[in-house]
Amino acid sequence: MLTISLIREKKDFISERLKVKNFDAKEILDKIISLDTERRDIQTRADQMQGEMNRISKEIGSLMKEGKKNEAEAAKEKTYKLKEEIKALSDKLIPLDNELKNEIVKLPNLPNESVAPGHGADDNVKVREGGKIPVLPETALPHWDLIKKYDIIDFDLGIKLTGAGFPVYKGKGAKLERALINFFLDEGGKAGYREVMPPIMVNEDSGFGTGQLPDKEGQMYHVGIDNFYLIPTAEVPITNIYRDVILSADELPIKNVGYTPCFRREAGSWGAHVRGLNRLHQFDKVEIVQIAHPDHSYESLGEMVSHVEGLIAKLGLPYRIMRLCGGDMSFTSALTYDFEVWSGAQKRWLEVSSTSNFESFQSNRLKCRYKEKGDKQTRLVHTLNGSALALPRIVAAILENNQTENGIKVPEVLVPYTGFEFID
RNA sequence: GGAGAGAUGGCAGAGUGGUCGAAUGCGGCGGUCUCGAAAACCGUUGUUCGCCUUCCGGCGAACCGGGGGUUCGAAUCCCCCUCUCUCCGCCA
Repeated sequence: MLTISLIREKKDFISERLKVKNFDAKEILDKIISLDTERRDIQTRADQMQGEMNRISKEIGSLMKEGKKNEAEAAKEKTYKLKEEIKALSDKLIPLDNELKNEIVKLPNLPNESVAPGHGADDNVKVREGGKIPVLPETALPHWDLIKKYDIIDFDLGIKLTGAGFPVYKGKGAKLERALINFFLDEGGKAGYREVMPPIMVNEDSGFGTGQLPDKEGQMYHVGIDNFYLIPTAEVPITNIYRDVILSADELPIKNVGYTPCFRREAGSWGAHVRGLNRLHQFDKVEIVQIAHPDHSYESLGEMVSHVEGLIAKLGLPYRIMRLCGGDMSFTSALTYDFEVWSGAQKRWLEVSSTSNFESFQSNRLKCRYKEKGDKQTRLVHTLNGSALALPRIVAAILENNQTENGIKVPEVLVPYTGFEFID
């Protein structure tokens, strides 16, 4: 969420920037300004009266002590009317505050200057590509056939146990999954990230902190009896570690990496293009999260992009990096790079990572701030995260691109983790 | 799941109706001393909102788990909720 001070000071600038995200903010901004003005006016008056009230109360205290009962009673008389007036004002203040907050959370994050305008995936800008697109024989199979052929991932069994979109990984399929997780975590460690293993259910406060709540509750599985949410991404628990925390500037950047299963209801988003591993209700992902100094958060973003790129390159997958246009970017992001790998038999690009700088949009919700050494003032940190990486589509691409007559060739970097070179 | 105890500043821990944003200790920061360090000593030490201020800052309000109530006045009294700990039960 944007800060109220920015809205007050740079209303027109915000309005202009949000056009890049195709968002017309004018009406909301005007409403916010007027609510904020009213709120401040009321608070100023209420504070003054409360101050007067406190002064009189203290006076009564000392009068009582001195035994001047009559004077104390007289002073009490004065408070009755004041008390009523304060109550009237503070009764207005609470709904006003809520209304103000409700309006502010409607505003998306401002896109970074480098974000191009645009409406959808076609307007994204390709910043880099790498690897070689494999030429597969006509007989090449899509991954949903390969997993059956080698009996490594079982969707039907998942349906029996849970439902659609909850696959069972078996034998070398399970080992490949585990190998990828370990590989990604180890690479994260080498890049200076601390490994963490967070809970995969979170409470409401955490859901709000990273922006899943209040709007996207339909996308999360909810455990009603305890009011917990199954995480849609490790971003939620890992970023919320720093909720309500004041850091010192010299601790930044903080880098965490974690593996978790991720759960997404994906309500209403099923169709032909999401066959097999392309979209699941439960999947594995390794996530990198950075808490950065505002002056250096784009250096962090650059570093994260290189890290993710390195992972894909080491796996030998053809990829491209897209800088998302305003219209394709998420509500909360200031700048996002999507990583896509080429899936040889499906003959299409699959998104495997989304790496973003949220600047202070999340930290304002999280109340994650930092202080410069010797400085009294707190400032909001910048938060960033990226998938490094999401597994199912990586698996799909490996299976499809690496299929040979002898089976599926495991990428070399993974062999020490899998213990086998071919899935056959 | 049953019974009991508790939740106070970065941490530990006082405080049971008035001058308490809160003793004291530890930690942190600054200083004295020292070649330097340690020790000792001195000083300082939270957050949020509002108003004023060119900076430094000043003033006011709120915050003692969360919400509500009683009162001129609440960390302190009352109600509700959440969480934690101990014992028992169950259990990887």
